[in-house]
Parts: sequence; C-alpha cells; structure tokens
Amino acid sequence: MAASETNDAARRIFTAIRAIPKGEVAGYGEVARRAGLPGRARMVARLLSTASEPNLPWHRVLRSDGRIAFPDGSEGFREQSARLRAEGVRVDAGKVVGARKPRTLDESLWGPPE
DNA sequence: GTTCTGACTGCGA
DNA sequence: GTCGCAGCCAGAA
Repeated sequence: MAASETNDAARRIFTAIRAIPKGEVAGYGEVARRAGLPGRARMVARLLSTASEPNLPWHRVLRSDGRIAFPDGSEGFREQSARLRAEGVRVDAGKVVGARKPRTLDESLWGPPE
C-alpha cells in the first residue's frame, strides 16, 4: 500500500519528536531528515498543526535558526516558550538559548559520535 | 481539475 | 543582520 507510506512517514516524525530528550531542541528539517523526509520540513510543521498528539513535545521543535516558528506574541509562541522554560531551556526574544543546537542534536539524539 | 497557503530551508545579494 | 527567490509536500477552497 503506497498510501501507508505517508502514514508511516508521519509516524516516524512523531517518533523522532518524542525521541527528543528533555531540555533539548530540534529543528523541523532535522526531524524531517531523521524521519526519512529530507527537505520535507513543511510536512512536519503541518503535521504538528493538524495532528492532535497530547504526548507530543512539539514545543521542542524549532526553526533552523533556533527560533520559535510562531510569530512573536502569538498564543503558540507563549505556549512553546513557556514549556521550554519549564524544561530548563532559556528563551530570549523568541530565540532559544542554552539548549542543544539543532546541529549538535544530530549526534546527541540519533547518532552518538564514534 | 487548478490555485493558494502554510508552525520551513538553504543560498545568494 | 536582513531580504528575496526557489524548492518541497499536503490539505483546503
């Protein structure tokens, strides 16, 4: 069933996001790439906005710049920044500081450097 | 069926 | 540092 490919991809994305350790953050592209969808960052974003996963740490997913994808002052913005702070992540002007950078996350989360 | 939009990314100027 | 352009996929109008 080719149709399950999309579902499988979504499942991988959710798994990837859930695999993000507390206090760390990942980028949309990073998650998408690890899910087997390089360049499909938009799909991850759309998934989060549509999917209703209560156990999904979506607040740990940021843009490639390490910034929150929501517009400054938006509800989602406050929600995400508040959740990150609750996990020990410092958020300054919508930018995450002190947490693992999306690039380093690659080795810290999925593939430990040998 | 086509067209637009979107919690995006990367590169060049 | 900011701005613009092109590429990508899925859902909604």
